[in-house]
Amino acid sequence: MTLNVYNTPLKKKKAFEPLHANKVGMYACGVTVYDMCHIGHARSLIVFDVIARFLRKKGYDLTFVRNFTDIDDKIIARANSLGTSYRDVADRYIEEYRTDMDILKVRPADIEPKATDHISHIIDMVRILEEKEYAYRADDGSVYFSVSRFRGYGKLSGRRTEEMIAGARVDIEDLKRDPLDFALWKRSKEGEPWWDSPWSKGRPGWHIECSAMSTHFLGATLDIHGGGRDLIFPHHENETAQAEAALGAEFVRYWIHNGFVTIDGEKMSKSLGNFMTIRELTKDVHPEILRLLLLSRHYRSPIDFSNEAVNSARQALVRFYEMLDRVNHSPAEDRESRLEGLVGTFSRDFDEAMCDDFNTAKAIACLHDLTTEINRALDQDPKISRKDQSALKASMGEVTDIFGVFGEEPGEFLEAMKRGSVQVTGLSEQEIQGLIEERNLARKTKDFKRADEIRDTLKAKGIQLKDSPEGTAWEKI
RNA sequence: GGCGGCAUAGCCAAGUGGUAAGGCGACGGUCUGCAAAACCGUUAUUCACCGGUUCAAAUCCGGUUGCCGCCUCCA
Repeated sequence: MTLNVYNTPLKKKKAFEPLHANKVGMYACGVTVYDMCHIGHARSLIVFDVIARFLRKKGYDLTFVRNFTDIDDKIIARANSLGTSYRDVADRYIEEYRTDMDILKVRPADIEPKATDHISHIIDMVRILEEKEYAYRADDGSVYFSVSRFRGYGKLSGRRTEEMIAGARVDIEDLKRDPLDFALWKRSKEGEPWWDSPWSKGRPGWHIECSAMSTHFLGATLDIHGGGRDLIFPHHENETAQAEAALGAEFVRYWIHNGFVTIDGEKMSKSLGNFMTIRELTKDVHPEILRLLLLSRHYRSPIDFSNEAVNSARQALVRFYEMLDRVNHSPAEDRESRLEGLVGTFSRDFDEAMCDDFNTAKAIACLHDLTTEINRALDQDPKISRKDQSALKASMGEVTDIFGVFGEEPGEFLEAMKRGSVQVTGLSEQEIQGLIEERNLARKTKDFKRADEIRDTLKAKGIQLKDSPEGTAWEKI
């Protein structure tokens, strides 16, 4: 199955062909480390995590780079308000980020460079831009990129420079020759961190770090560059201008941008203050639920985050795990396979969905189909052949490798879901167990009135009983 | 003001020219002492609205309405 990828500037899907045969260089914009990550970050991180996992699964030799922006105005502001250094702030939030990624089962990128470790590469690139007269030094020792000098400016975001100038919201700074120009190097103010450069004691502009680091690690042309939609303009537009002006090569073959997470239909952002941190959220929401939720819509579409959405993802995940648990507990025998066809169809459909611009939503639908089929087969005959059992496990293992869900032992997962929710019922496990025993005694003596009473009482507290030949189980509704 | 995106059942949501995936919910059934789970069946003649192109349109084109995003830090 060939992979088709949507390319932002073309606005359509195109067969994926890396520059060098099987080798793929992918760069994703990481986070600015001045605060805790929120679920908007989580989406972007998970989307590119899944893309990276899938590319590897397809046999590509991937080098994945995701940066940390560890010097910028917000970090400095944060450091000042805490009375500490920018370094302390950056290091602290890099650690927090790593903790979040562990929680979310997001695999680290191959290379996770920090801007401040690449000041010399940044300076080199700015110097080239200056030599080629794409950049100019302002009176204060800052350096700006001259947008009007670069002919292709606007090709990524589909904007024309004349229109932007006509627009009302371009901010005017005296030091710039043109309002659209942007800083490559900023002279540091008194008390701010600085690095030596040919122009002034200062620090890099925001956009240049990505151009410099991505091309440093991956070469002048990247196969894939991604990030959130909001980075298209100006960040990625500016990155492109700098990199192409400096290196004279096409910067990016495929631009991939993920949609936002919204809350009540509004974009979640720091400035609106309506964000939810990953840490806070994963206190009560299992990380796999969050992953499944974020993968349940196509990566380019917005996702509205709500309790309802979380519950729906939880239900789906539990359904999948219950099926897996059922397969694990089915009596296994040496007998003819009867699920081989199902598993094969599933693998093909899943791959096809993912090859269609990483359509995780469609891939999840395939999982639902498979689950229904397996349950149906086990309803008809609860015995399962060892062959089928291992084929299914292998197939689900592939899904785990790509989606990062179903990574837990099903029985343990279901048990943990139950246990984690006991506290909100106001009952202890012993109390629940006691009531179940009392009810089963009542059932034996055909005192169904008392039995139903107990069941309804537990249900009112959020506990659903499930009778089966093996006994009575319960779960949190 | 400029640029762009989206609009599919009660809800969530796939689907970019070939006759509407999937999930949740609801209803009916099998199972069960009764439930729950699981399974079976029903739940959009129709894809915001109006026109056009085509043998064929949710999909392409033009217009209208509504929502959202970017143009300022943003995943």
